[in-house]
Amino acid sequence: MPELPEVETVRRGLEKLIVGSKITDVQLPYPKVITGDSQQFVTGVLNAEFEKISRRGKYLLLQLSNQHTIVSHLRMEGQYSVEPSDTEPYKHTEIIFGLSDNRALFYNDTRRFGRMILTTTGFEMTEVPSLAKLGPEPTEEQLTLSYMKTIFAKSKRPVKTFLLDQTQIAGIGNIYADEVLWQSKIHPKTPASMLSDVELIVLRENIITEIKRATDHHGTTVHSFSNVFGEVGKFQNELEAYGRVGESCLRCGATMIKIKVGQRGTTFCPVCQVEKK
DNA sequence: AGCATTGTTCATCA
DNA sequence: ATGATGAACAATGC
Repeated sequence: MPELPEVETVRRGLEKLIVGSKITDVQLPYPKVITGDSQQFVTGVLNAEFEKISRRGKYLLLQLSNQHTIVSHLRMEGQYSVEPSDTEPYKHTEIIFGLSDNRALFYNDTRRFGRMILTTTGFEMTEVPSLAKLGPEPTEEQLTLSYMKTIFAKSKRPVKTFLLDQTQIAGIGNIYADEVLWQSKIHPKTPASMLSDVELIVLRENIITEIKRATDHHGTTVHSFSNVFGEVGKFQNELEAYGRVGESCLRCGATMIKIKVGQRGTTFCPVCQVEKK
């Protein structure tokens, strides 16, 4: 499940492997992966070079040399791989960019939920509204304590739901939401506005360090995530809450339980993470 | 075979 | 107008 650390891992791989390569051919076995006119997409990227790979939240931005930028969202299981040009597409390969150097960039997606859209460079925000609405990146510099205080004070939604809202903070998904709440000893259903200043300080610190640690470990591989090199992440070995339902809490030994919060599976420790009412 | 899975968007309601 | 909530959606595996 690519959240920020996984998407950043993919970004670094793409940066290393395809910047400077020219797109000489495009195959589209699954045209629905393209939002908008898929024919325009093909003509728009053909003969351009990959110039710069960046990321905002969970979105990848593949900037080309011709004033176009591909905005790519991996959703649940989207994945890129670089292959020799004669490699046969896989069962779930949705787009193949043939490159001038006898390689090909594959986009594979078993769930077929991921999407790509071609935008004009510099107008990505206008053309992809959800990009424009993203909250700050979860970093020391961008996610300030005063911002945290402001947004949390305004919402009565469960803190878990709030953390998943990309318009508040960009990049957190189900795995890291469960992790940082466990680390912060906060019950996932606590209304955002009920968190104390101290809790917000702790939560902020945990968000920032957890995202950084997971990125350093090349992300978490739960079902299928792998980077451009086909390597899985290493952070699944570090998880303290997500997926540990029925196991004992690493802090107090109580049995971890799983509930639904805002329709999302949520694992936490009922002893350490006490509900405030 | 129905349920779980996820992030985003949209409709609805207070 | 605003915020909150729930459902829908994409498709697959178990």
